[in-house]
Amino acid sequence: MAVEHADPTLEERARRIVETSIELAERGGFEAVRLRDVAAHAGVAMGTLYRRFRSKEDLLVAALELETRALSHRIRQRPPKGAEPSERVVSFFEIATRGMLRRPNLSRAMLRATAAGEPALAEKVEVFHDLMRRMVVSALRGAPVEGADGEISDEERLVGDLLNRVWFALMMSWAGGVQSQGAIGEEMRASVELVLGRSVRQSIPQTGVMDRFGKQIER
Amino acid sequence: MAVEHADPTLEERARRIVETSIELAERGGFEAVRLRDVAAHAGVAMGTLYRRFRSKEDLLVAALELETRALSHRIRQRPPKGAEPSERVVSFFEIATRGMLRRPNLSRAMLRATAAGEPALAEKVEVFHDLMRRMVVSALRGAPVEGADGEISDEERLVGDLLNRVWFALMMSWAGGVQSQGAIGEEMRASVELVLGRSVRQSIPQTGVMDRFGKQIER
DNA sequence: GCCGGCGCTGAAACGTGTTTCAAATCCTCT
DNA sequence: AGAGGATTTGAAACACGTTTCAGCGCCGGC
Repeated sequence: MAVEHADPTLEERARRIVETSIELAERGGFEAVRLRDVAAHAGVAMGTLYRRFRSKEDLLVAALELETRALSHRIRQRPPKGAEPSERVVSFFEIATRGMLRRPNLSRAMLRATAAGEPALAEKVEVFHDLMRRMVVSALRGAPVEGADGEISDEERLVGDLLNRVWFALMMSWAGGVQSQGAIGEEMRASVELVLGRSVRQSIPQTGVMDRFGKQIER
Repeated sequence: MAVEHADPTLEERARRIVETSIELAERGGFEAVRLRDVAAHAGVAMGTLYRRFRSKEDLLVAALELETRALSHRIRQRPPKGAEPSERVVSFFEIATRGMLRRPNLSRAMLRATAAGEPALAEKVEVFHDLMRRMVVSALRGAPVEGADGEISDEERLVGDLLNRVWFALMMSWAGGVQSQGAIGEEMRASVELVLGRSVRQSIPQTGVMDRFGKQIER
């Protein structure tokens, strides 16, 4: 193997390929990421590209990981503010959403790649989910998550994963044109308040939501 | 135009096309739905296929709608049992999940099509979400939802959509090999209990989850 | 019975993801 | 400096989604 580069995750060539993909996706979305163009712009041959990445989806999932790490970095430097957990979490998702909507073509492309369902990509997709979980849990705590994931409690994991899933599904709906941009923030806020308690906006006392649904008929 | 068929949603030819797609997808997943094969098996020419469906994804979203209507029908006939809303909702999602996992290739293909993010499919995808919402709300109430969606309260819609999003994201993870089959049921159950109150399995008194996170400073 | 139009057919053509492979190049070790 | 092995290149080939189009057949209206 060649010289070991300093970069632990992505060696130079691969990084250039991913960055090229991001540029093309920003401009024209999923279809605009033509692998011949990617290879040409990155200055490599098709063979090289396919040595590093299994497929077009793999490429875009790598882009998602890169972008998510960047988000994670930004979040660590300017953590979402707020006195209560729910405020901080809502604020975090606002930041994340804004980041996605800033480059809609790229975001749509990355989401689509994530959803392709290629088992070979499972590992990389999981990295994305792990990063998101850490960020949400950080927001919950109001303090960064330090070590490995083992440090996260079951409760935190449950709440974090649940909210991440809601957000992810919302992003998917937005990408598909089902959910309007404006609705995302509202839906997310309502969901967080439902899960974490609603003291932020309304001050209904702490009752389970269940109380508000039909009496159980016992059948 | 030829004779108006009785079918209100899908005329004969289109139905045959969708059914063929389902068969092929069951057998070999997304890639196995080769449009040339679909056309041949359905006994139509490519031109006809493309007159009815904009793309391969369109085809599979139509399949999803068909399958979801079938699920809706089954649910209406044998509604999920359970004394409490959370029991019924968990039960509903178990049924839905089982339905998906019974034909993994087909399910993966349909999910992937849904997530392609084609704006042209937004309307059809929305139909799917509407159907899911009605089913969840029915389970919440323990009684079928009658008229149009207007009948559903804001509270019901919020909870229903939230849980549907969690389920949808779980299905996506399963499809991508991130989430194991066994984990889905557990995750879903935990999520429902978190949102609807946890009296079903554990009997922790009705406290908001928030209490278990950092103290709220009252802002 | 004939006309006009509409949808269908059949097949070819195009673009792009993916694979393949021999030749060229690069790196490391001696 | 040279050998040996690995990697990269460049280009061609293949598969499949999608588009296109000329000709055909069926239908209702005259």
